[in-house]
Amino acid sequence: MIDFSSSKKTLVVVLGPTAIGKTALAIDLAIRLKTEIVSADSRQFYRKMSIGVAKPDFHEMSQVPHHFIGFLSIDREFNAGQYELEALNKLNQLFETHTHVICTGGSMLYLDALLNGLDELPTDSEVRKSLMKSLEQNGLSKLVDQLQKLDPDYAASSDLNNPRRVIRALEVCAITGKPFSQLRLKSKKVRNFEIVKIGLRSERNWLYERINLRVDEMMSKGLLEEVKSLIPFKTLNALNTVGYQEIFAYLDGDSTLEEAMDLIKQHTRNYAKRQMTWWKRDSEIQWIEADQSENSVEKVLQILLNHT
RNA sequence: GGUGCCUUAGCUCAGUCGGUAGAGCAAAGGACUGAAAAUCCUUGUGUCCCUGGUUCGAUUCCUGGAGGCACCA
Repeated sequence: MIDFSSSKKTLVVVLGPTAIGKTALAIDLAIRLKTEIVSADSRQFYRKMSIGVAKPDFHEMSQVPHHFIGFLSIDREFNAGQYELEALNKLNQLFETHTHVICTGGSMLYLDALLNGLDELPTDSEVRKSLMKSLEQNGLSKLVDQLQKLDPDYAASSDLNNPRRVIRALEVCAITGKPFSQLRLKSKKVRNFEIVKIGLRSERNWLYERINLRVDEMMSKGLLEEVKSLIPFKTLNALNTVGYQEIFAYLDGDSTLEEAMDLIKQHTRNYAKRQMTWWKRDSEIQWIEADQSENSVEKVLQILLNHT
């Protein structure tokens, strides 16, 4: 048994693209380190979404205490800033009794918020709603014009074809009366615990096959029924999610079930690719080949030993 | 068997009044500090089915063939 009792408080982050095996590794690690898991998966937060978001099942949940899984009602608005605060609180609490805590999940922005912190930028859903209304009525170009006046620096350097970016920048400008780019410092916050980032990666075909397989499994576990039960909520943001949108489309008669399944697989692959792109630039991640080793846990423990 | 239409990028198709070709989707690469499983950006050389002919030049016109679809027998 490896003795970690004298080591510093350490957050062990298990990250990587969807379906690569984060959940299983995190649970194995938590068992070995006798600790608990904090999820950073923005879709597993919601209570009634289970099969389609590959939530840990009952057996997995019962092996190790999990946090931030199924804690939100599907109609709750939630964002990365709130997650940063709440997850930090939870971590401080857990570090009172544990030297190590595991964090795992694939939501890139949420992980960034927790590990590096977000700048103190305000949000206001009323302001945002009126901006969205303006987008619908007057088109993006009007919003871009506004942004060029209010924050020419940001307008010059950002993606003006992306309505989300433009609206968020205008939202902050409107609330604060200051240019968004002046407030968005991208400063990195210092945490009162060590962070070790473990990245799972694999050959692309291996991952893509796992994704295809997992979607088939979701189907046999009853994904169709789960989605049907969520029809009343289909316009909520939580359900703007791969696995749900495609089946809603099928239920509306826009495709066959088989086509919907193929689309879920395709969109999941696209998502995995975006995740890999995001983490490629992070040089702090220590990568483990997910397709080669049955011994990932030992490798991580070794990394942790070297770290202390 | 006859007649008509079709055969162009991985898929669905557009097009070239004859000067070797382009969209959508897929795919790949990328961006991304409060909607993030979201949202957005970039990237298109392919025996233009095969064969012979006309032509300076054919994927485009003509002959023959192969495959597909439809209708008629």
